[in-house]
Amino acid sequence: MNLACTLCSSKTPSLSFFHSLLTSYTGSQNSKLALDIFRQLLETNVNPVDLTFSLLLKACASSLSSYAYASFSAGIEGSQVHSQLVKRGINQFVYVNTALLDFYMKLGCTTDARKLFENMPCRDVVSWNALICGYSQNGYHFDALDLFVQMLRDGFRPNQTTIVSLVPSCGLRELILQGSSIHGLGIKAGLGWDPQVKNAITSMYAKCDDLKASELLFEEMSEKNIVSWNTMIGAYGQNGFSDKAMFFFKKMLEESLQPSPVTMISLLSANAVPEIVHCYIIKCGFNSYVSVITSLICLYAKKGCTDMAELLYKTSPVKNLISLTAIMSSYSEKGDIKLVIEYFMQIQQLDMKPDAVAMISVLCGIIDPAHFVIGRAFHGYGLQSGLIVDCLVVNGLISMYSRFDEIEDALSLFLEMNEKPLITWNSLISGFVQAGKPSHAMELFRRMKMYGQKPDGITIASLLSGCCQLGYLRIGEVLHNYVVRNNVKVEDFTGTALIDMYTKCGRLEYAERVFKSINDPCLATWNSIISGYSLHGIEHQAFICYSELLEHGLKPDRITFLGVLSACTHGGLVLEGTEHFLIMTKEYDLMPDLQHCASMVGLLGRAGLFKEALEFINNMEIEPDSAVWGALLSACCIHQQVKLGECLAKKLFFLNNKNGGFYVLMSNLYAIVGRWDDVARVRYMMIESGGDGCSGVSVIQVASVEDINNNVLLDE
DNA sequence: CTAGGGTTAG
Repeated sequence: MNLACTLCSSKTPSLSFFHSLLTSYTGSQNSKLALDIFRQLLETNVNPVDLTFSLLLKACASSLSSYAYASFSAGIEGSQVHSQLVKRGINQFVYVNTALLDFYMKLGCTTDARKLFENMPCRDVVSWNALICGYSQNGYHFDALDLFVQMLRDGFRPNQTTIVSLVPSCGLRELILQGSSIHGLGIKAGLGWDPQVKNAITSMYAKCDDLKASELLFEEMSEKNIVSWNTMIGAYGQNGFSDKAMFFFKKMLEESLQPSPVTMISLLSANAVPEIVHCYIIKCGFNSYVSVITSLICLYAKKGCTDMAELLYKTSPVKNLISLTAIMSSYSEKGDIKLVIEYFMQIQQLDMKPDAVAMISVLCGIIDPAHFVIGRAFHGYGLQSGLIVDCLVVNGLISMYSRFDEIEDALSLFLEMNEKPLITWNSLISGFVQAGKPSHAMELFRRMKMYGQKPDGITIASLLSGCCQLGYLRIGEVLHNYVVRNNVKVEDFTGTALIDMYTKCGRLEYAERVFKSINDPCLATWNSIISGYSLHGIEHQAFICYSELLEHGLKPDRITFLGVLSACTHGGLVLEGTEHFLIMTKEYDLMPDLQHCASMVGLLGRAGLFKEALEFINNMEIEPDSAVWGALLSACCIHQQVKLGECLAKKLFFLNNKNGGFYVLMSNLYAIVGRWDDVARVRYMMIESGGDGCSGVSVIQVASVEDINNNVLLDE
């Protein structure tokens, strides 16, 4: 700019002078600079020609490294140049129009770009490419594909740029059929050898979960460049094979290829060991790359090494929203809301505008009911900042409200939404289930289908867990049918939920069948079958599954031990139970929670080891709750321990628990020893307290689908 | 051509 000014003042510069100036701004950071030059040109009464506009637009477009820069003023810049073009009659040049189209697209103004395209007097492959690429880059993947078909119909032959711009859209939307068709078309057009085309297609297959195809393409590449390797490392990472990603990285080093910053980012996103990648980053000298350090911070944060993430953030000059969000969500996961808020304030202090993702990171950290007020405050922040228009934020709020059983608020947020994406339906359905209102969830499911929204595995898993609560075996079976008919992925969540539903509704054999149909069960699936066997009193099967799980190299968690311990309790296996409790705490370093303790107390009590049971309770690190005391009371019934029983019942009475189960236990205890007066007294007390004493009724299969569809409405 | 933050679930 300054240079231009100095030169301008000395003598009238020529057009070619401006041209070379504009060329020098190609790749600069600021599109304003090129536009300023252009304004000066107009002021000096030099007449711009087609080449001038082409150079200007190229400089402007190249300064916008990423798409959808869209701000208010951005569109104006585009249309100002546009009007100059029309005024000077330069708008009949295809290449100038294409440059303008590209600029519009990079500004995120797809509508303007489309209008320009429709009005262009003639078009060529390059203008079609710019249009398709623009739609694809701005996230309009289906439109990009539609345009591609239109381009072919109009008789244009795609070139390598066409393929390379279009194929990522197929990958991002997992359109493998369209992707492979384009692959075929590319080969037919003689573009199959092109390394860029090949890399793009390799990545597309990986995103569509077809790793075999990616590997095939990669192997047949005669010349593998750094991008090819990065693509493969990313491909393994995206599909959960972090070991293979690391292996390919090492193989790449062996072939003495220099890694690039993207290699590091791909490795990091492959969930590699952060420390190892960190070493490579330093070794390769990438520690000044913003995106590399940001990814590293994210990985440390994701792995729970929040201290390291923080340290890196504090010592690096990079202060960006992504790093801060990663650290925030790490604290959210730990439930440390104080630090979450601290970082949120830091975002504002740094004059950065928190976005939807930052907002969600805060919301999912609000777990403690004591922090619910903060949650409501953030709802207010969402309204005030305008972030509430983002359905991600609404969704985060819906799950937060359902977490605290504030279903009314969740529902009203839901009803206000114009477009309801699948995830929001899922959030509310699971909200209803968690709030103990599974019939509402079922009703919502019905409405969802009426709305034309297709459920996925998560929807089904949530509904199935609702079936467990009500013993709705029939509905569970209907859902299972749905899963089979619609090819819902049975692995992981849905399979686990099915097993859980069947075992809890008394159909162990179906649960076993589902379990056997799962190829590579995950830990949760193993847990559900173990708990199922325990629930049905088949301890030896539970133990077999437990050892098989270990053989598969899986690490048992708290839920696993809940199942194993309850198997021991049911089988009266005191020695095994005590041993597993020790393994859990010592070998796997898992803190026993109230449920584990209740199970242990039950185990000792049922075996008549009351002294040991009491000793266990006294040694507990957490305050025993009604479940723990109740387990002991139940043992008293078996061993006719009236005195201890009475003590425990008093304790339970003062714990003021809503569960009146202890009245029933106490009444049974008196009945066993023949104290019928006391039985009557306890029964009377129970009725007084509001209990109806009708526990012990089987609820399984009481409802039919018709019942659900006809009788249960959302507004009760 | 390749890449980075978040939500729903057993």
